[in-house]
Amino acid sequence: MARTLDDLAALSGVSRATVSRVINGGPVSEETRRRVLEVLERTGYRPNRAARTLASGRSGVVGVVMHIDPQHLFRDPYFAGLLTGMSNALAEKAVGMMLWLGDRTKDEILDQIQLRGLLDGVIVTAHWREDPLVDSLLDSSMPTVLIGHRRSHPEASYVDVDDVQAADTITTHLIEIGRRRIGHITGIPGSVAGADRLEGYKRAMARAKLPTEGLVVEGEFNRASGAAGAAQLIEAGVDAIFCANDATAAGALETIKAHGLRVPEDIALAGYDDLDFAAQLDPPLTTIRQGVQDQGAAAARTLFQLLEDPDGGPRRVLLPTELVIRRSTVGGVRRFD
Amino acid sequence: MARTLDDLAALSGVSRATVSRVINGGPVSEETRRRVLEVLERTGYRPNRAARTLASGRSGVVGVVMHIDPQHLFRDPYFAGLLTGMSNALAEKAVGMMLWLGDRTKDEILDQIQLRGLLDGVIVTAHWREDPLVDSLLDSSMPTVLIGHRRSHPEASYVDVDDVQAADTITTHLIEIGRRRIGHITGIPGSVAGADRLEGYKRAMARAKLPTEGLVVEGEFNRASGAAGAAQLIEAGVDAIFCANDATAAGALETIKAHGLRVPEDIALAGYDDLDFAAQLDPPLTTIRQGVQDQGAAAARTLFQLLEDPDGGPRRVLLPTELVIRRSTVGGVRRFD
DNA sequence: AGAGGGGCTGAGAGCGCTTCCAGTTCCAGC
DNA sequence: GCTGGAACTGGAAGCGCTCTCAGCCCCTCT
Repeated sequence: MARTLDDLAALSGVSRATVSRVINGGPVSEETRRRVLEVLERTGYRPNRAARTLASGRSGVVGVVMHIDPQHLFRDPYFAGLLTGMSNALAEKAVGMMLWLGDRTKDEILDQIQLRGLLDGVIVTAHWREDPLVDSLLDSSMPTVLIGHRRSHPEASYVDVDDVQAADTITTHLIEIGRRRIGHITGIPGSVAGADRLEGYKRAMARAKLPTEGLVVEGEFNRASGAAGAAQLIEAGVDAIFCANDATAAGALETIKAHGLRVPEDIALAGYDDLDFAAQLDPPLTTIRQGVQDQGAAAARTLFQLLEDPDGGPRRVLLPTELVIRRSTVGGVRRFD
Repeated sequence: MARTLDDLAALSGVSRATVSRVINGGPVSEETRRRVLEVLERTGYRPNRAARTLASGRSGVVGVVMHIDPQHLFRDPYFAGLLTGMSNALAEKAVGMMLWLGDRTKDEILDQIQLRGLLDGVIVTAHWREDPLVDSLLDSSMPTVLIGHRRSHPEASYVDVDDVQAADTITTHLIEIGRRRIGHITGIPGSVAGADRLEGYKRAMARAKLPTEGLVVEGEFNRASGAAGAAQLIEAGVDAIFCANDATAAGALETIKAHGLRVPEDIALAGYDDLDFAAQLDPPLTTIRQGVQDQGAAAARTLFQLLEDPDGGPRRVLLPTELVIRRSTVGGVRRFD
């Protein structure tokens, strides 16, 4: 069984260099190529990746770090979409993916990632406003693409959606349908998405000269905190609630109904994410759609660019969002489902 | 910046071999070790993984193939648990994990996996009775651990639970509480778990000399097929239903209630998996608990064994399951929650 | 005092590949 | 017939590490 390039070279009567050229698409005469390919085929030869990496300086593998509690990671379809998008984009270029999940500490992960000659670059989720792991990665020489945080670091390349703008848009939608006391149930404090969406909400409210005092309740991106938050906001006498994500909105919806109030007649409700279930709620939920798979794919492609032209400066990609209007805000009159 | 062992050797006044010994824990005098460690620390040196792999023949990275549609992958907490278990066990030994998800075709994945010098071994989910990818892997020289299929291949190492036995146990439980017309809603045809659970059900029924004709309905491991299947079985006049998993049981429960029937008085209901929501159903669901994270961890450890002693023959691990009795079968009388 | 042995250390030979550089061959052009 | 260049090929130098082997030093034992 042929194991090395030298074996193949001997078998096909050319030099090792030529076999390498055939494999990697270098300039080789048609006839030689054919002969070598035949041997390649016949022997079922597989190149040794480590040797190739060592000689060429490229590994063809990128790291993906999802620095998030695994429980959360798998409950949230957001990460599934991200991973799927990346996985597809990487596979297109036959690039491998090494994955670090969850709750490992910063140093453990860093140690592994920074082993040189293993990874060409890394994609890392940056969902927390403070994350030492992300900072270290940016300071290292490892080409890095962030998902979700427009880090102020001058060298940071990232892929993100404009959460502030999207939250502004959906809040403005609530204002345009005539609501005045619009409450907001936030995401997890410390999360970038939570902070950005709150900011967008406040911006829209300020522009419309509407009050927000007593109308902002802290949530946790989940059903339970949505249910609890809605109770507080009902108390505060709101006529609309913008929730930091769909799960929160689902919880809020339960509470509103339990109070005998109608959506949207008494309280208009809006979420964020447009997960599958948002359209299944009763009434279907007005929300913001962000192409999660696209984000994953974009991150992969951004990393490719970074690797191809390392001196081209940081790459910054802002993906569009879409306001999806359903009956939880414009109920009864027009139907969007 | 010190980049190679030679740089470090020069800086610390010893040979490259000695630096390597310090890093890898070889025999070195205390004083030399201290001196080298100091330099190591000061320079922030990171070994080159590719070079190390090439020289040593071990990469410290294992592949994980989840040959399953990504949509399904993330909906199902089973895979989340598996991945978490593996991820933890691998991290313990500072072994990296390369992941192949989903719907890639067999050859694409194989090409990448079989690159020598990249992976020390692979863990692959084997949930289908027929899977050419698994067959190829077993035929290759790559150390491989299967999760979930006791493949007949003589060299196959695997980690599995005894689905047949567990299904037998839970069916027997239904028999012991006095049920006689016990229906079964199967898993996806072609899946190992589905087939094994069906077999266990039939075995228990046969032993009790109970009929199964017309009492087996095809399902798909999901809520919808559970709801549909239950409708058929109610028609057939069952007094108990064993569902191939908890999601199926949840669907069945809805249908049973919609028919105005009581659980367990009219129809006793049992699931499989003991996912979080099983205990939250009304009534809480009797089911089979399988330690999913344990399975993942066991797979990783089994692979380690295989790598340490490749000639030790195949490793076969069968993990225990547990019958969890709740009110969906013994309602009203005793409480287990 | 000399032999023997144990503990460290350094030299050097790879691991299997890529890639630069220097041919070699073959033609077109003059 | 000779030259210049294009197209292809082979030689060889690494890539950065591991690991065997031999050598050195020093200590113990006879």
